[in-house]
Amino acid sequence: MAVAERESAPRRRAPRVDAVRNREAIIEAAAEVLAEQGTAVDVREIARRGGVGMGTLYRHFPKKEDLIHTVLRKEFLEWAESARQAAIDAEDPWMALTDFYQQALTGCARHRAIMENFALTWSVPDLEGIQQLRMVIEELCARATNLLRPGVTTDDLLLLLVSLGHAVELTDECRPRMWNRLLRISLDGLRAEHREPLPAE
Amino acid sequence: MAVAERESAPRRRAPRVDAVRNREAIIEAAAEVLAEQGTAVDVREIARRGGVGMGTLYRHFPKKEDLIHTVLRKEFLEWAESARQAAIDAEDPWMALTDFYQQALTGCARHRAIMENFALTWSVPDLEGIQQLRMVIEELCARATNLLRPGVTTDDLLLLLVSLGHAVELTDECRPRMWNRLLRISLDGLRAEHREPLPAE
DNA sequence: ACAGAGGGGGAGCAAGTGCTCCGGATAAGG
DNA sequence: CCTTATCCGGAGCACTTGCTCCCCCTCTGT
Repeated sequence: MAVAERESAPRRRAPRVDAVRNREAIIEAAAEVLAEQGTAVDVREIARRGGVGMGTLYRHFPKKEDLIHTVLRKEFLEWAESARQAAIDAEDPWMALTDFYQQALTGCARHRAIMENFALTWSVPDLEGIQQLRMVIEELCARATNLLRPGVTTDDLLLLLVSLGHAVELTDECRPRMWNRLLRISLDGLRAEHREPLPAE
Repeated sequence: MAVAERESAPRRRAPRVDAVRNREAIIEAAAEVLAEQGTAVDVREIARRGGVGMGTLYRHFPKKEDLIHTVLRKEFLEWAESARQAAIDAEDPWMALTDFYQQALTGCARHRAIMENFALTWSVPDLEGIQQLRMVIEELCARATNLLRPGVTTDDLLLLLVSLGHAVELTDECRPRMWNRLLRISLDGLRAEHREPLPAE
């Protein structure tokens, strides 16, 4: 039966090349537009930029949400991975932390929808993307454990990331480097020299 | 001429009591709804809660923006004032800073639209509300000047406030006290013990 | 009590946006 | 080259939402 199912696939025609091409075009256009305008964008705009009609778009992605989810998952993972890479490349554990935030926040500045999505889902731990990010942060915590003030949790670092991400978005247009100051301040507040316990929730 | 103008007012009828009452009802309803849902709310909802019709609402406030602006200016000023009061009541300059943020951020949690408005206008210095807040912060800086790390600006503290305000909004529903930890971290990063200069923009 | 200025109300308009429908075009398989 | 499954495209529908129009009624001033 499993064989029959597997064999049933070749019975169908191969996918048409224009269909594949269009699907890619849609995803690419959507990524572009989402980065610029966030998820509130008009679907027609995506279709237009992708050079396809509405019917084509909705054939591939029956709901706007499907398209957004597909694109954002990809972009989010890439974003998280680039931040992780930045952290790994640093030798010093503290530099790893710094570079991680630096890279992640720079990414925020270039992608409105990622932040939006991140903000909406940061507290939903069962999402693949957030899960991934959590693991990176836990790794960073472990590496820098002696340098970090006692009691700091992964959630603290995650929330800090969302919070600063928002600051990045706000300052991006008028004072694009200002958020670096806030980052520095926050990271210094995370240093082990501060031994006072953080307030319990 | 000034007299004539002043005297010309009584020539017109006194405003009708129902008109005054309705205006108040609209403002009150709008404040309520804006706090709950932010500025994206449907005007009909405001009219319904105020117990008036659309015509009445639009007679008093020709544009949705007018109503929102009127309400938000009032709420924003009250918010800023309550934060200022909290700061003044503290003896210790550092406690003043802490209490200021504490009060301001607690206010954020209860008023979606204030944060929204704040976020959108934080960099527009010629707005009455922001101006007010700026002055409070400058006062705080002056009081705590020896306790603050060198190079910290009013804008840094303002941006920190918006940034944390966003964190407050996000955590309000699932972990309503979590932002206090972030606040503690950030404020500790602002202490004078940290002498490394902040990155220039 | 009466006249009429002015306010009240809500149906309805216009524009924006997610999504569908279907005639026509096109690429895969023979 | 032909057949036909499959896909393309965009006009159009349904719904939301900011805002207007206009008839009717209420409250003010006499």
